[in-house]
Amino acid sequence: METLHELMAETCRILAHPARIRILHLLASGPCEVGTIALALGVSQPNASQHLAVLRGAGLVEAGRDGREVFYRLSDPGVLDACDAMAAVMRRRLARIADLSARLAGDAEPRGGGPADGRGPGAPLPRSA
Amino acid sequence: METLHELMAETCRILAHPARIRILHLLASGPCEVGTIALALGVSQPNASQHLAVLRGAGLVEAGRDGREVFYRLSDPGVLDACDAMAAVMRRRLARIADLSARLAGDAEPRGGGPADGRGPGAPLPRSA
DNA sequence: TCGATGGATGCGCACGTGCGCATGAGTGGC
DNA sequence: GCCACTCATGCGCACGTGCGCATCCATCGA
Repeated sequence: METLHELMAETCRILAHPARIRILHLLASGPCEVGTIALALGVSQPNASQHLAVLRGAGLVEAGRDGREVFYRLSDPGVLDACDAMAAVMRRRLARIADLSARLAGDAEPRGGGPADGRGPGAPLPRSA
Repeated sequence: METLHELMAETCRILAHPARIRILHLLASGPCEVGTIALALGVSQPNASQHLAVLRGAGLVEAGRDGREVFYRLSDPGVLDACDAMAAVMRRRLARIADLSARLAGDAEPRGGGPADGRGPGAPLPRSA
């Protein structure tokens, strides 16, 4: 963990889990307690606490006490911008897949239904592309 | 892999490796062959090929043949925006750590040298914060 | 047709990560 | 002082991932 790329990869790794993404979006609308977060995510309390610990270790969220409860909040709302950028990449990727799928369905219709998962169209380089 | 958050997390997971980040930045300046990429990254050819396969599976890069060589190129340059957003989050995090470290060094100077790694200052909630 | 080169794939191992579970630590109410 | 509640932590297991290594496939030149 020393180069720029390693730090960027580490930041990505923190976000590489649906539960943590959901936590960030949940905290986007205001601070929240651990129990509420666990309930909203449908996970166990220790599990939510672990994910929160990861996010806190990365400095993406901050914690504070309010009586017996511990509330978490975003320490850098800008992380949502990163999520949006990631979602944009994902949407464009899905759009390309859908487009490719439609194009294939136009040429011939050998497939049952699924719009492939991105691995199909990007096969193993069948011929000089 | 069905909800929006799961797709976003998957996209993040693809970027959660320094080598893949470096590959994307390398391809930002134009298409490149596998051997060149492996050499630039200082990794073995099979290793580079595997990372490229991951990126291709995610639809972030595309491959094509040019004689015996296979060149890869970015299929969506917008992924660099996502990297930038991630880097921005990371920079702000480092800035907060540096600021906190400097603040601690101002109060007292119990530490030898390292500006902590973000886990120190975010200790286990010592008291009502 | 054969050898050489560039790339992809299969295999095995080591490591990290996520989760459930039980338990410990901190706080407020009685 | 004791109990109830909320959250954090330690432990063990299952799984995924990254890597080196050897090997196979595709293409080009002789």
